Amino acid sequence: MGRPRTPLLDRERITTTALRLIDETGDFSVPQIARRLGAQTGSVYHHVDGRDGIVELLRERVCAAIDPGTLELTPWDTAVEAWARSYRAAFAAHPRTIPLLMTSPVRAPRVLEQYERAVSLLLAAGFDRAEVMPLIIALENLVLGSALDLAAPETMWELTDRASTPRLADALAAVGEGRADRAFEVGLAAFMNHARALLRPPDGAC
Amino acid sequence: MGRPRTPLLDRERITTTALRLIDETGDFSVPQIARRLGAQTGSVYHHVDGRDGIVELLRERVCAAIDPGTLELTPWDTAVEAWARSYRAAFAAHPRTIPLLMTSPVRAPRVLEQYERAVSLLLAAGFDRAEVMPLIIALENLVLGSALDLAAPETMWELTDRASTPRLADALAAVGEGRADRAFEVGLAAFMNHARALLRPPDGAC
DNA sequence: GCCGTAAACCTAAAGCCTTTCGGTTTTCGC
DNA sequence: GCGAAAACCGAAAGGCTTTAGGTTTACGGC
Repeated sequence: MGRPRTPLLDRERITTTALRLIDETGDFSVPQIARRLGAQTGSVYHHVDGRDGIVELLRERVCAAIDPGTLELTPWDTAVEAWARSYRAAFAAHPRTIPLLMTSPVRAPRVLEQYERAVSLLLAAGFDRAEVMPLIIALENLVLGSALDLAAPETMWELTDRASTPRLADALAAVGEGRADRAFEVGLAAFMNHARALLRPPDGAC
Repeated sequence: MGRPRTPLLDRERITTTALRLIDETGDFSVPQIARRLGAQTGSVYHHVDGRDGIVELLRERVCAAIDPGTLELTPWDTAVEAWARSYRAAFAAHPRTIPLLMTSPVRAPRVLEQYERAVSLLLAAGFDRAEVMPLIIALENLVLGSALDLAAPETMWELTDRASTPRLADALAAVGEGRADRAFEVGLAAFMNHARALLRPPDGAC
């Protein structure tokens, strides 16, 4: 006992282990992480600011996969759409993290910076100061909502009694595997069309 | 000890207490419920199927506020829009339940029936079998996503360092109080326009 | 009215979790 | 070389979920 010759724990390994646990079981705990890394529970607290600290590390890890370059594309609607897809793909890679990340506020600077850029982009495109955040929040709802649906693929609607909901069962069967993807595409198309329409109000002429 | 002259617990009171705890603190536990009702922890398990059972009761309680009559309105787009608003209002009344309800599948028959009706409505309106579920799921993402934002009103983005994100801070300030509401309105308008456009494809003529 | 059974509650306990604190050994800077 | 800091261990407090067995009350059949 005492200090080991080669360290067992660091933030990197703790984050990776937590993420693996979530991917496998949908949740994580400090003792589970410690066991997988061959250490005692208490030792983890020397590297990390408690459970919440691990959640924050997870957010940074997952969000690192969002491509910031998408926001440099032109024109603005191409950039926004690409950003939304990249955003969603990052969470789709680890969908079971979403319930954990959704409830706590966004603090990670890396993520806030991207929101900052998105705001700048929309302002440059010509949107009003007051309508920028509603747009971004609506887009975020779309991204996270569809990613959450991805977390529980087959069981979001538990049809114990198909007879009582025949049309729902049929509609679910008709859409097949990628229903979360389709819903995202529908929502994204709706959002982009609406945003474009907002920017260039229909000039009466036909 | 032994059986009390007048019962302390029943499903109704357990659900109400759990909901109050969530409204106040954002979470609940079985011992907390027992304490508030003047009973012991174990006794709760005689009325309820564990913690998950309480969550299911909460879902039914919250969803009971969704007005099923909205789906009877005509035309179809009025019905869908009214349903979405009623759906969101039900969750907005208890926004902190959303993280709990989002992760477990929808089992409550009352809710499934409404989805069944929504499917019928969209089919009757002329939508394809395969495009109905993506639409409904997209709408659900919109409703739950914006309701979730309502759960953490002021702290969804924790701007510890305003200087590094000036435009985001400004945009947040510009939208003010009802930013979750505005985002919902933007998203709903986008969705409805898109759905209407899907149904009546633009017939080239101008 | 009597009695057995079921309902409603209690006590207790196992096993998990989060978090803190003091002790021990190793490493590193000076 | 040595003191301080780093990294881990052991143990403990306090909370949570769930189960199991014990005790008292209410109710229905006779």
